[in-house]
Amino acid sequence: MALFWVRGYHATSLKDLEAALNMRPGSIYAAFRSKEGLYRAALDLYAGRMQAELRDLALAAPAPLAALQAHLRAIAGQSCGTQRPSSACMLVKALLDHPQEGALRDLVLTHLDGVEQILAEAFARAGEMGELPRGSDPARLARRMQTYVFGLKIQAQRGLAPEAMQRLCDDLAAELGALVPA
Amino acid sequence: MALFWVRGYHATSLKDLEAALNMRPGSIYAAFRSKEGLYRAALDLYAGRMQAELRDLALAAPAPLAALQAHLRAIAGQSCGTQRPSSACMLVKALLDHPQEGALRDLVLTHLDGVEQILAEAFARAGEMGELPRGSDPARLARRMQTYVFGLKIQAQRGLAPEAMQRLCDDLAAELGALVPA
DNA sequence: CCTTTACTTGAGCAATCACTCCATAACTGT
DNA sequence: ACAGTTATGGAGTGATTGCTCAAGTAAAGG
Repeated sequence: MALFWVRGYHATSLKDLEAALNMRPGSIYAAFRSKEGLYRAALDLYAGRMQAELRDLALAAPAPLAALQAHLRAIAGQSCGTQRPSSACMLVKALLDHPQEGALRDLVLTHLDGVEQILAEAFARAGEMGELPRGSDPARLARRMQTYVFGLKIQAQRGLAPEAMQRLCDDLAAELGALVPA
Repeated sequence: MALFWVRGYHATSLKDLEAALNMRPGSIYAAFRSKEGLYRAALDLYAGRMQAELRDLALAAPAPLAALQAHLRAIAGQSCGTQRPSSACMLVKALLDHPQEGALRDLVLTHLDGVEQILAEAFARAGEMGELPRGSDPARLARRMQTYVFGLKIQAQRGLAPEAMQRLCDDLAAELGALVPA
């Protein structure tokens, strides 16, 4: 997963994967039907983790909106540390790597929709708890939030100065905060 | 340029390029030193056009901030029409395609910095014309604007419903509008 | 009109690509 | 311990990759 995440689909060769998995071609093709099959498995793993993380963060929190704000601010920290294979979002990379229609693109779109759905639920809960004005559209807010994350993770990939990155994340998090009724 | 823009660097083969350019390998390698050389030329062309477009839009306009808002809203329209090779930003695609340090990545970063610089100048002008509160940081606003564009163009690539895409663009444009002093 | 220079052509290079195959090693149930 | 089943290893498949170069064509110069 890390290899595909960093290098992307096309730039990752089976020789690289053999080394990373410590498996020989025969075993790889017995386990996953093809290179694409392995990639799909990696995407599923990534999306599963991301969705679980978001669920824990925003659906279990007492103040969902505040949790989402914290999530935005945390992106700044993830860009410096080398703990993560890449600062960018693997789903976005996959989306750009597969611009034409196909089963793989559909898989990516499904995962992106799943994430958006979780965000929408979080915003719905935020509304119920009075963190949002009445009549707010959770789906609309979810798309906006996801757009922020997409943009921020690309900026992170760019290698912006840490303090600039932090300010940027704070700015966008503040916009979410501006939604709170007075 | 269109080919690299749509398919990305690694997924574009020389055979594709030969057909698109109607040139044979020898001529291509005489004109550009390598596949990477041709890619650099395509990136330069793309960035040049994008920067020129932005300059015309935001630096010549009487109300720079309003022009930038209009630019955000216009992204929704660009996602449906098949006029453009791809809805995504070629520079972002290139950035994600070349995650590790190298001359190519440096070129992409330079172009991204160039775009950001133009946006910063536009915000500076907006400040001078009273469209922004005193003490606004043009560079900071430019990064935010660019982050919006990154995110929006990815959403466009995703193939969102046109009305949802339009609402999203309007939402982000409205955020810029919220900067205007009362 | 011939020579010289500049450019294009396309066959073909080594290397790499994703992938297959089957002998062999490693488990499993009896 | 042994037959039956499954998983692995790794050489090797044809196709494709980015790229080179000698031969050929066009353009320019006198």
